[in-house]
Amino acid sequence: MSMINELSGVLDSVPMDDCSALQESLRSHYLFAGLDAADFEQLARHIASTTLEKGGVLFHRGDAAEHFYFIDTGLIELSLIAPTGDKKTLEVVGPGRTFGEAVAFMRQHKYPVSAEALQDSRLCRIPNNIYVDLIRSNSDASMRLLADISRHLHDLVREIGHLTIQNARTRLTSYMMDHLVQPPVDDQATARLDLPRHVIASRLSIQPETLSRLLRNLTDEGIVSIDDRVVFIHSVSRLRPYD
Amino acid sequence: MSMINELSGVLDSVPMDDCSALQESLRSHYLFAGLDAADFEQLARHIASTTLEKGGVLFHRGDAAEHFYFIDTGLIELSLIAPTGDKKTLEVVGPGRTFGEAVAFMRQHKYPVSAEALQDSRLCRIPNNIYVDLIRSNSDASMRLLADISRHLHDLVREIGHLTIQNARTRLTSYMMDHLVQPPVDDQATARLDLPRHVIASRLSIQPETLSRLLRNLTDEGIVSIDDRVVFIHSVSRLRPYD
DNA sequence: AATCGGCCTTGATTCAGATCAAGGACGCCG
DNA sequence: CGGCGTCCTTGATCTGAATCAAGGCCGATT
Repeated sequence: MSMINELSGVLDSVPMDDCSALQESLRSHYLFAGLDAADFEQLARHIASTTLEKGGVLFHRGDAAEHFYFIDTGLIELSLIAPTGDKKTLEVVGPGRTFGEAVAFMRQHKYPVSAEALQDSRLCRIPNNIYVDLIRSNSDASMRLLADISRHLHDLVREIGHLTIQNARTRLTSYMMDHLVQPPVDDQATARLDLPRHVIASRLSIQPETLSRLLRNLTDEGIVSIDDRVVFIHSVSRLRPYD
Repeated sequence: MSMINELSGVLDSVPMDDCSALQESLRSHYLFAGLDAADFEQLARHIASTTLEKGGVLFHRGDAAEHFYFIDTGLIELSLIAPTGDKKTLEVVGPGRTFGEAVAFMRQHKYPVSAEALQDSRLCRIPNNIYVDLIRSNSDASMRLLADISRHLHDLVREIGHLTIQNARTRLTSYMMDHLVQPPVDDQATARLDLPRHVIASRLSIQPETLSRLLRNLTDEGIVSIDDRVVFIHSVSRLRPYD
């Protein structure tokens, strides 16, 4: 329903060279861990640092894809947008993670999703062609990338399972179990719903009204208690009866 | 709703060695095209040929995944199955194509889907570990595999788009447009719905009754004519008004 | 040719979730 | 303090697709 902000929101874009802390955190990401120092050095010369303010759109579905991104700080929402304007959030990606890397290997170099900042964010922009060239001669890095993309694939298969053979309530309880603060103890647990409700709703492919009602049902049934963004689960086994 | 056949249905499993026609067709598949003759020879020694009769299950979701498959003849349905027993068909794979190759690179080596034969089928079974070892030292093959898996990823993203921001009717018309016999001429086209109706319904995540009614609506509206498995589209632009 | 079983269609009804509409509860800023 | 925008909740109603129930059409088997 909500339209995304058309202002591009990209504030600046500077070489990453001198920011050594940022280089460090990039270096330790598994997609770069397989590269030797010289290769990484070579790649780093082409990586730019960018900031994007809350609501800013990094790219739209269908845009030409020449870079992928690493998130230093902030939160980026990857979504599909219908002609009617309503939006399905596929994933919300946070600090220390990358997105868009699989697009480099597709025939059509176009983003299959749109990317919008949910918070002011600082990103690294990595050119696909430079990275692919490095990868080509580095089997260790290739294997990591294959693992990375295969995991994505698996996640999407799970998502389709949730959308087709589960109902909205089960999707919500799965989401809660995926956002536990720590593993359950004694059939009790705490989950943090650390996103605005309407974003969670979109992630679950339901309307905000429905999310609100489902949360109310769960509390009315005595299964959970909710305090703002924290959900206390009184009984994991009642929340997820078929697990 | 329908339960899958529990009989494993695997009839035999023999070395592929002497079947040279089969070797040829495998060799020409893009996942093997990057391998040199010696490597392929080495791999072929570990590939077994298997037949599976209609209704037979090759593997279930969650089974340990130690092989992937190439289809020589037949049709394999990849699906998710709910605890309640109903099934979502993710993909139907035919001759000359592979499936299960992405699982080799996932942390947990378990199939994320189940595989069942829709027709009597002849398959090649390729051991993951042997293939991965070859891939590791062959950047060309790695690149092809990356492209292959990335395309899968893109397909799943599209599928999620269909499931969430489109309705059943639009999913059906998309499906028709994906199964045209040839490109549309003069706003007219012919599609072949070459699968049993209940399989198409599952592929579209609807019930067979709903598929039947949607087809009837389209014919009643004069947009298509249907003769068994052939759909004649009188007006592509009326079938897909927002394209 | 009669019977059976699989597959598909059609009609009646139900239901999960969407949509429409109307407030609250805040934080923020003058 | 009051006003305002954003986000969330609640209630009433609607609707697309599922479910339930009953035939119909074939092709296979005897």
